[in-house]
Amino acid sequence: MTVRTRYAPSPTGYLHIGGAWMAFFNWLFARNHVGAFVLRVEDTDRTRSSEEYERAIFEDFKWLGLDWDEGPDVGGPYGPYRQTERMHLYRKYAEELLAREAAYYCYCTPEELDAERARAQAEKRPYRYSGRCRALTAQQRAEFERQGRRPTIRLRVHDYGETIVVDDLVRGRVEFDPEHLDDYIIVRSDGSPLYNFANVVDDHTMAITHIIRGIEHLSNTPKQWVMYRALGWEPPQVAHLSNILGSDKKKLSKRTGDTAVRDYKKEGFIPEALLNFFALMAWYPEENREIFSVRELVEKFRIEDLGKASPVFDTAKLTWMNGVYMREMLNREPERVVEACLEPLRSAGLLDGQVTPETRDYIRRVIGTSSSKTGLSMSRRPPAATSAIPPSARSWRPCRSG
RNA sequence: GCCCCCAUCGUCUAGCCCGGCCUAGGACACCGGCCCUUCAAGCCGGACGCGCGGGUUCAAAUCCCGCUGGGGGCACCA
Repeated sequence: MTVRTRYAPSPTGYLHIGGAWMAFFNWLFARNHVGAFVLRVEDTDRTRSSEEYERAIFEDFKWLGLDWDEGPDVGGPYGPYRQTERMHLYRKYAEELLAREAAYYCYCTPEELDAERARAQAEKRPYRYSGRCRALTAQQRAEFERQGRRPTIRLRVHDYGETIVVDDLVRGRVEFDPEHLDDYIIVRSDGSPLYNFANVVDDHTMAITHIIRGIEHLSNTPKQWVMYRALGWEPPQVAHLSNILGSDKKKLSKRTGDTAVRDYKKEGFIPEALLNFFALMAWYPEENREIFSVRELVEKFRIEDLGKASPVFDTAKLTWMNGVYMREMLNREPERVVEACLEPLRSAGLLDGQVTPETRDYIRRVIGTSSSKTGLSMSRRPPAATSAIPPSARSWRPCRSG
């Protein structure tokens, strides 16, 4: 069986560092196994999703150097790759579940459910759906329909008495007592699928074999496992990773650093450095070594080696690593270093107007000069007017190459 | 409230599964020195850690239990 992994972004914003990190490991795993990496767009939240963000996310992936074998833009044998275009599939499997009586219509209104929840809270007992609609007669249903109630569809999980086992590839065996699960809604009253349902249907119909995702999904997993069972499907292998933290040890937020991948591009970071850094936030391919090419990472990747703890995103180390890459790149592909410096120089007010070949050449000479002092660059590089470099250009971090 | 996950230097981590080779290794950051007109870079050196408490054992960072701390989940969000 060929390995197939996926990353499923919601096009509601730019690619987030945390998302890119997760996507990267899925990509690494697929590439390591010579499998397929697919991009699936989860755009069911129509009010917040936009095509513009979808395009932006693809751009961010391309910049990072993470390529995908299947996706909304390139197509593939398991399409379509946007959830909004897969409604017929969700409908089909919802009907199948209904026919098997593994799911049922629930006519409870949101208000009624809120009341149930409030009551549970007042009595200090954990809330679980009462199951009022689990066994409605045809007459009862007809009566609700007459009242104009639009039903949701719930998955019947209460009868599932055995312990649900999730064999997590990085965490090991995790057990869940179904006592804590209840019949959850899989289709809204307007007919649209909910995450846990759409996700299972998509992963299965897209033949996804391995999923590396955030720890927040670990608690969802037993719910999904029940669904796989109800549908008679084999669940994929899963691995849950803790989320990246900011320097304040809280979930990564704008306050402690940039959260969008494109911000790092704007600041002059080299994508290979970012990927190298990403890897080290969960895994050290070899002892006593920090710098790994993407190719090496692909070769050495082992899902079981991923760490379980939440890493703090250390911008200082990333900056150091970026410097290592830039200095190295100066010899091989100086143009790329110049390219990376363009946006930062512009936002620092040191570059305006058109970027001409002369500008690029000048930047290149400046970088080359300061780098020649490091001894890393060739001494045959013609000396340039170092004094002409504005001080701020030399103290500016990510591009500071020497 | 209930359920689940996690825990080694300030930070990323190696070691943990298969206890002794760990007086716990590397890297970033930090401090000091060398180099240098200066600043970086580079080189050399330094300080810094197994959350706590019980076990098990001749021996525990490593195994077991409890605690504490952090994170996540319990939606007609994803």
